[in-house]
Amino acid sequence: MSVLKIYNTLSRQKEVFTPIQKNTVGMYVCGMTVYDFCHIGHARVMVVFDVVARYLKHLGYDVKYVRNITDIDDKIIARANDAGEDFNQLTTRFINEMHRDEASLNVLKPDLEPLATESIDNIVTMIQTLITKDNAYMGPNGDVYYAVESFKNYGQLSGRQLDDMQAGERVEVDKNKRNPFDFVLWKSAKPDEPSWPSPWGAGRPGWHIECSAMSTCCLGNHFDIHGGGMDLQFPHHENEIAQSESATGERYVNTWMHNGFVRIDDEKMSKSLGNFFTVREVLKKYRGEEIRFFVLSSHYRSPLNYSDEQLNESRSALERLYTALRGIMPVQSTAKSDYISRFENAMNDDFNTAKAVSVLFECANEINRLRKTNINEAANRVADLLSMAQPLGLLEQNPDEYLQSSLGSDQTLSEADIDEKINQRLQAKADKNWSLADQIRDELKEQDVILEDSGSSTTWRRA
RNA sequence: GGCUGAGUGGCAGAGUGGUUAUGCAGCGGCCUGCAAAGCCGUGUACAGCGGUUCGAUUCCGCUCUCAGCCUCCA
Repeated sequence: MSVLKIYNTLSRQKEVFTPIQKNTVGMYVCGMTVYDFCHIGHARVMVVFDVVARYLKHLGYDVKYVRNITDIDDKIIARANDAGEDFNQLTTRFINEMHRDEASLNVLKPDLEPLATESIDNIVTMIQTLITKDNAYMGPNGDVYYAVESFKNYGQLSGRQLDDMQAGERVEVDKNKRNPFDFVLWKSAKPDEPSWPSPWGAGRPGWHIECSAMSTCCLGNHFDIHGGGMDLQFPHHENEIAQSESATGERYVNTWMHNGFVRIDDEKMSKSLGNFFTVREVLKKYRGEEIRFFVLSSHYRSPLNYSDEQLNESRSALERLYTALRGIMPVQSTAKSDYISRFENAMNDDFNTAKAVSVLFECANEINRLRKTNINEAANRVADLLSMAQPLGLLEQNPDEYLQSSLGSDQTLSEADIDEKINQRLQAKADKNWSLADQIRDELKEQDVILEDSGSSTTWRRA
């Protein structure tokens, strides 16, 4: 039996995972900024870290999973102004929408979901500490900045030196800063902007400080795993390390995990490029489980190319797995099967879900082989398949219901209609009226209902 | 310019110093009234050039190509 290894961005290698406190894991993931619907890139973060949390629990750890919500920032303010509504209304709406998307993707709720706007006290306290320790200063414009040169390890996570970076390449250098890479901790409010009181006047927190404050508040100064998308590596997570370690004087995070991007035509999917699909849009054509399978079909650090073709393949793949489960009740065997071991070996290797999923298919194949010859053993393998699918958050539906479910909107034939057609056809078959039987089958196929004869009975599923 | 990561069979996508990934699609067979599903079988795959090695897709070097980050971003 292998042990869990996780690729740590900080060391750029896989490391044996050892929690700070035996048997418990604290994990923080940077969540959404809630000013719009989630896109498939967000879905990837949600699903990937949901699987990490599920698998850690599967290994027996007591997991505390925290994922924050950024509910105040420039874009939120801009959107709220455009819509002529209070920023709170906007964020509340999109938090609800986000929760709906998560439910569709079978993403379990994190244990804590702190909001930036509810963490202002902690944020202010941390900024005060940073000023006291000379890691932060107030600029001429009244904003409070973190001084990157005050932190000797700045750049350790992203593997870059302050001197090597090209300040001002894309954004004009702010003259209020001592160093171009200094970043804002507290932003003073302009008239009519949402604001909170602070020792530096009314304002709002900068983006990076909220995560430092919320994570240390929820999980302690030093915790096990911190995750997020690749793009957060720099500057967001680099800045979090600087802030947190300066403020607490302790090591901040042991393991940094970053997931790869979703791409479209080999280009990063992002809001700024405008080439994104929302989860909501994709759910009109595909089941949440199909999207989830698609995400898990490649390794979390690899790029993931989005296309209908890919989603169609995920659909076929899930059909195969559910078909294997059909008609056999799981029976847990006493001995741990080889499939489970191989599955865990794959997952222990930095959550290699692509490899892990391949074990599910091999198990499905075994079930199909055994179902005619050894139903008891087949039932054991069904139990294996389900227990492997559990940490992946897959195959939780009833197989028949899954295979007979439609995506709703264009539901033309009811189950009763289908049953009636099947009965007509069974009669035709009994009469050896093959042309009528085939005609009925073809008619149903036109409506995306596929018949499968087995002996004297007929089952059906939707295409 | 600096720093990452990647190039695998028709497609997607794992992995490995010498032996089957897996899924989808294809082809042949079994099953079936015929199908569907399933089962069995089947594919001169590892960007290019050098090097190390008995042997490299797997290690090393170089080249080419692609993607990402360098204060919007999951």
